[in-house]
Amino acid sequence: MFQALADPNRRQMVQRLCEGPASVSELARPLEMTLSAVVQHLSVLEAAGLVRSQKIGRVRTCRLDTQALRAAEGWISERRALWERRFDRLGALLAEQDGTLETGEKA
Amino acid sequence: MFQALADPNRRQMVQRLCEGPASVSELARPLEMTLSAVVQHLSVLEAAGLVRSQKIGRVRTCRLDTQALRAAEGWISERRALWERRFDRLGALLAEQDGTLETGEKA
DNA sequence: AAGATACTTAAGCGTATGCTTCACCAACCG
DNA sequence: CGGTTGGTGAAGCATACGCTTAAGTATCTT
Repeated sequence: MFQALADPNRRQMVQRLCEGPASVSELARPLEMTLSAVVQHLSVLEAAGLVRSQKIGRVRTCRLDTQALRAAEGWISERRALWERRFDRLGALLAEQDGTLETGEKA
Repeated sequence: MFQALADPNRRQMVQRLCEGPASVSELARPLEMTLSAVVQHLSVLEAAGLVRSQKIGRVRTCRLDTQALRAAEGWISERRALWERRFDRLGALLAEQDGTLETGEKA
């Protein structure tokens, strides 16, 4: 998942797919690399669940699948929230001690 | 950034750091690898802005920096929103057409 | 049917990544 | 003081990654 988003070219492909479905060669056009390379990137994105695609005739049309994006976003925000809550508690604890100055709480 | 989060060991370190600051060897303990390897991972996380650390005496204490996490989260949610807005518009468009014509559509 | 188009697959290659070992320094501890 | 603890840095190595070329298949187009 994060692995898939780690590559700038792949992120650019995701970016493009945000604006709507695209064929493989459409995805390839702005990227300075072979169609072959693009297909390989695509299969990484697809394996990560970020993209789904179907072939009609000889053209494969790709579209974003936001569920994976949602999962990644969730992972991050969960951790961020965890840390920030901890941070807030610490702040509160310090403020408390600053005022009353008594029993020591253990972490 | 995503590169840094791409490695499972690094994610585990981030996970640990969510629960509070830790020294390098504390971070290393649950991971089955050398201290050396852990330090290398740490420097990746630090270069990505995910972690900050300071050395006191001979122990380096590491803490999470949520700003980078926030940025990653923002990137994802921005793109997801972009796509989902598009998706909704498409749905509206289809619903609109649904009223006006009724020919056999392909599944 | 001939040719172009849109991929697809496999092989190969250079570089980056993740890891280990080894040598080393700087604090703390008795 | 010497020894242990906590971390650092460089070198080396195996594997993974990103890419290319080349050869092939299936689908339009004319």
